[in-house]
This record gives sequence, structure tokens and C-alpha cells, in this order.
Amino acid sequence: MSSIARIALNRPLRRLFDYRIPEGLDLVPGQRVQIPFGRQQATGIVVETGVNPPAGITIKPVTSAIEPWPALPDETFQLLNWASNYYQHPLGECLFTALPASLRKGRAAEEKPEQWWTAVGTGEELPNNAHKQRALLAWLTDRENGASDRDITQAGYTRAQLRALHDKKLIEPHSRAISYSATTDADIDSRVPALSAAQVEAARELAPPGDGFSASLLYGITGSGKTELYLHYLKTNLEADQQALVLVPEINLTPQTVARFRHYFGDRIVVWHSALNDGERLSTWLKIRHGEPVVLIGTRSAVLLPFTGLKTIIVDEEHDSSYKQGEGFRYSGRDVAVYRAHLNGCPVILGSATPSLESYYNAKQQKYRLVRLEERAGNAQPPEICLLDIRSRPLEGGFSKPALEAIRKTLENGQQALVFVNRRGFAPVMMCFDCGHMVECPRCDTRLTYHRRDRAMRCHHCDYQTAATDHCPECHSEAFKPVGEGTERSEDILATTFPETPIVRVDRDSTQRKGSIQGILNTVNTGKPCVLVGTQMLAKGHDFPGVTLVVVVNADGGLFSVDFRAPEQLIQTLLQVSGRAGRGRVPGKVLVQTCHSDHPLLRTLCNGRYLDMADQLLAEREAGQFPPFRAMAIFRAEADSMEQGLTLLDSIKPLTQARGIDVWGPLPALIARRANRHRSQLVLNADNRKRLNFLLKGICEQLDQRKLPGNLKWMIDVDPQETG
DNA sequence: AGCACGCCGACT
DNA sequence: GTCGGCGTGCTC
Repeated sequence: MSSIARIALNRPLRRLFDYRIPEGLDLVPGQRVQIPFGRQQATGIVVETGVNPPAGITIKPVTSAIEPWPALPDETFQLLNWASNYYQHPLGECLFTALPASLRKGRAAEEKPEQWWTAVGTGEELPNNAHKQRALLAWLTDRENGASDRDITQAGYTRAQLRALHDKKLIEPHSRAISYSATTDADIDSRVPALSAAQVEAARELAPPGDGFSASLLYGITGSGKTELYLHYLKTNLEADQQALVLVPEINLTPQTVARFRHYFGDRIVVWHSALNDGERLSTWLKIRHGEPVVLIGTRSAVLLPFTGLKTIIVDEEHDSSYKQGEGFRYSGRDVAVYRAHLNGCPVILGSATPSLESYYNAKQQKYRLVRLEERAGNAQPPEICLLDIRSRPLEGGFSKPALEAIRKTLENGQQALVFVNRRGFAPVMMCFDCGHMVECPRCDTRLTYHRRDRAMRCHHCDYQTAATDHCPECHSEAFKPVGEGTERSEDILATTFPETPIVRVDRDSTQRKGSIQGILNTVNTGKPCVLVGTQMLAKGHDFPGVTLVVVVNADGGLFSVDFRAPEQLIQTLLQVSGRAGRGRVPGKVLVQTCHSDHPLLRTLCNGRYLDMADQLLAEREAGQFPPFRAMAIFRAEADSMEQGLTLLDSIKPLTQARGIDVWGPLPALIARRANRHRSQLVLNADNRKRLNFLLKGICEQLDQRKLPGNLKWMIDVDPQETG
């Protein structure tokens, strides 16, 4: 009896397909195979062998194994199996996301040898006007060993010139295996980075590799030198034949960061991010797969790479929401990293100045060890944070008089100001700008959201809705508007108020227009007085030594959003943006405009201690029974009409009725229409993750049996980052 | 996801 | 007469 292999394909199918294994072929899980699939040939990945074939189907044989070894080694394969189940995403798509594009298509797992060229002719016969070709030929003649394609294009010549010379038989190609330029030992600092007393203390508390799984939450305030600590940790603990993974948010993977690591690890440092091309991807993937002892710095997807000797994982800025993939296979790089460390029996270090409530909660539950680093390196002082109540104050483009005065003073002192417009957490919650009143749901402890389309106010936790009013129901003021409106004009107002001063806008639009954030920031780097206006982008990564004042235009959107994560993100962003101020000699000041200066969270913000706020926020999450106290998942639907999605979600709602599971919706998503697709959602909030997972699996199975119109799509988001 | 099959409208 | 639109169904 011949054996059967159960195989996953890179298709959005929640099923596997069985194939006969031909005589003499040995297959193991994780191995790539070529298989006939319908009328086409496809690449598959072996999931299981020796299974019983289903009855009543003619089983085709595997065409061939693409290579004799598993592309996904055991530990990576197990990790992806776990993730497929945890996130309820089709296994095939999960497995294939761990392969570079060329391997997904079934191409050989080897690098294309680089093309090298040498000159063989003098070029006398070249036409007089072929200056470029003549120059390239001369350049090549100078190089006895020839030059590679890459050398040639880097020297400023083109492929067209190369081809022209080749056609005239003046140059000759050879292939040569890619040689990596080795960093000379002199380039590498063999010492361990020097640490301050506080850093030494923190380093001692981190578990060394070799002691099995451990997770540490490194709480290190801005400027406390977390990167030094990572370097020190890797340098002292990582053995010469071991691999390490350092995850960073995309925005933090800058040449400067990589250079800092290269200084100590030379060519052992390898990077992984979205800007790599297919060749670079394959090359790095192969290094990892073949167990080369690299230290890989990468973004989210790096956590899925086929390491075979992984001994340490570091997740920098672990609170960063970009670790969660927002579409398709919606995994969290941070959470997968923790599971991977567990699977591997190795340590994982989660670092942040503003830890996520999830991680902080795990630390409080003694699941993670909490390592504190609360001393700023050097002698920079933390900024002073003040609240500026704007109730009943006339605003100009969102600014109160005192805020504009503060900006004026700062400029007069020859310093720079940063204006932060908080758009994240912006929720269309109706608020009275005179008395601060907001309309709450009579049945839930939550604010109603304003839906402009039908001028209705709705609750996202039950089906309550009511018509929007023009006046404040409390004080009848006409200043009754959705929070966040009126901030668009911030830049204009600044330009007319301070006509002599450059106003530098930093947001998605302005950076796209001018190419890079760096160009925009040149004005700022001169140190001359100016005002920076921007969103999220300003909060991360960049240092502005000349900025001594930060004005937060409106914090209230984040305080009273329907999204339960908004207050956490607000606090994190405010602290990160505050960290931009006063990095030079002059201490910084932060002015936070709000209609709720008596809000307990904002009051705590003024002492600048993140963990105090995290404690408060955790208490709120517990009271509201939100994650991390419960496990959340969202069924999302997308269709050509809102009706279709809501009907589908309505039909699965009865399936979700179970003890310990709260169900909210179905409701239109906060962004109800995107690219002409109408989006809706059904939120599940469970007291038990296992039960939630079991329930999701059952519903998926049922939905898979149903015949749905082609335009109607549904998906599951486990541990959602955006709950609007 | 691909890809084929299928059934209706406007073209040389 | 047929070319092609995209709805529906299937892939071991």
C-alpha cells in the first residue's frame, strides 16, 4: 500500500488535499512539492504523511519533491501550525507567508549565481558616438577579475550598455557564486558596550539563553539606552554558532540603528524588511534556513523566518501597533515571537518605554519578569507636562490663546515648537465644547458614535441608536460637535499668526510629496526657530534637540473613543511625543489641550510615570471586561452593500451564543465604506480563550459549507488592534 | 486564488 | 453566427 501525503496550498482554502507518494520518494512535513491541482500544476507544502485517504475521490500522485529537505524546518512548521489555529487563518496561506516569493512559486531554493563580466576586446570598432559603451569597456578592462552586474550598475553604467557590448562580443559573461564582502575584524568592536550602573543592574535581571524559556518585559523610559542593553545582552550571551532575532517596527529600522548593531557584530547582522527585493529576500532566507549564525534585525514578518539555531528573541517597542498585521493573515509579530521563544525554549525580551497593557498585565501576573530601567542616560531632564483646559475658551483653528502665547514665547527665545495633532483614536463622538458633555448609551457604559451619513448616534456595544441633535442636551449650547473637528486648520492658523516663522508639516501627505521625512526635517535640523506640525509620525524615532515646547491640540478624541484601546494609545503617543521635547540642554514643556482636565488619566499623565497610568488603564479594562482580561475576536464582513454583510453576520450571531461570550453587533464598522466596499463587524468578547478558539473554528467550518455571493467576503480578526 | 464552464448581450 | 462579460463551482 502506498502512502498518502496531506498537502497545503497557497490558496485561501481551509482544507488540505491528499496525494499519493510515488515509490522511492520520501516526504516529511514542511517539505515543498510539485503537485497537479485541478488542471494546473501547483506548489504545495507537506503537512502530514501516512494518513488515510478519503473515500470516493481519485487521488493523484505527487509530481516531485522540489528539494529533498523541508523548506520549513520542524520548529518553524510547528509555529505556523499553531498560528494558523490561533488566528483561524487557512494553514496553506500561513505556511506560504514564511517563504520568499520565488519559493512560493516553486522555484529552486538556490541563489542565482551572479553574472560577472570581463573585457575581451579593445573596442576600436565601436562607433564614435558610443561614448558610454567605450567608457564601460575601459572601466572593465581596468578590472582584471571582471565585475559583477551589481558593481557595474553601482558604478553608474546601465544594463543596456552592458547588453550592447555583449552583442558586439567585446565582453564575456561568467557566473560566479555570490561572495559576501566580509567586514574586516578591524571594523568590529570586540568589546562589550559600556553600561551605566542602572543598565548593568537591568542586564543582570535579564535571563541568559540556555536557561530555557523566559519572557522579560524591559520597561526602559525614553533615553534610558535600551539599545545598548540589547547589544550588551547579545554580545555577552550569544554564542558564535547561534542565531538571534531582533524585531523592530518598520519606522525604527533605520540605517543608523543597523549601523549601531554592525559596529559590534559586523556582517553577522542581517536585515529583513519590506524594501528588500526578491533576490535579497531569498539570499537572507537561505542564510537563516541553513543555520548561519546571524543576528537578524527585521520587521514583523521576520518572526516567521526558518531559523534553525535561534537562541534569543528581542522585540523592541513591543507596544507598537504595527506588529499586528491588519489584513490577510492577521498575526501579531510580538505575540508570535513570545510563542516562538516558548517553542524554542529560549528567552524573549520585550522592550518599551510605554509597554502594552497586555505585556504589562503578563508581568503583573508573574508570567513575564519586569525589568525596569528608569534613569535617563546623560543628564537630560524629563519634560514637564501641563494640562490646558479649553472648555468655553474661544479656539482659533483648534488653538487656545495660552497655547499660541506659549508658542510665541518659545519662538522668541530662539527655540522650536512641536504641534501634535492627534488623529489616532479620533472617533466621531459628539461633545459639547462648552460643558464637556458627551452622549452616553443608556444601556452601556460607553459613548455613542456619530454617523454623519444618516445623522444618527449609535452604540457599538448594543443596538441602541438615536437621532443626532444640534444642541447640547445638557446645556443647550450650539458648540455641540464631533470631537476632533476643526483641527484641520491648525497649519493655516499658525502660518497667519507667525508669518515670519517656517511652519513645517509632517504627515503622510507631506512626506509622500517631498520624498522623505529627512528632507522635510532639514529645516528643523538647522536649529532655527520653527514650528513643526504633525501627526503620529512625529512621535516616533526622531530626535529634535531644538524643540522645547510640545502642544497637543486635542487629547479628548483618544480619551473618549469607542475603541477600548484608544486611551492606552493616547497615553503612549503623548509620552512618546513628550520624549521629543527637551532632549537638548533646555528642559522641555508639554501643553495638553483638553476639555477634561479633571480626567484621572490626564492628571496622572502630569507626573509622567507611565506605569501609574498603565495601572489605571488596566483597572478600567478590568471593569469593562476588555482584553487582556478577556479574549476578543471580530468577525468582519465586506460586500457591495452594507445589507449583505449585516445579514451574513446576523446569521452567524446565533452560532456565537455560548456561556461566557459577549457578542456586540453586527454593526457597520467605524469606517463603514472603504474602496466602495461596505464593512461590518461582529465582536466576540470571551472569558476563555480556548472556548473562543473552539467556537471560531466551528463557525468557520459552517461558513465554509455555505455558498456565498462572490462579492461577499468574511474574515476573522483575533486580538484585534482596531475594534471600530 | 486560479481556472473552466456556462449562459446572455452586441459585434465583424 | 461568435466573442466575451463575469456568476458559480471545483480543485485530492
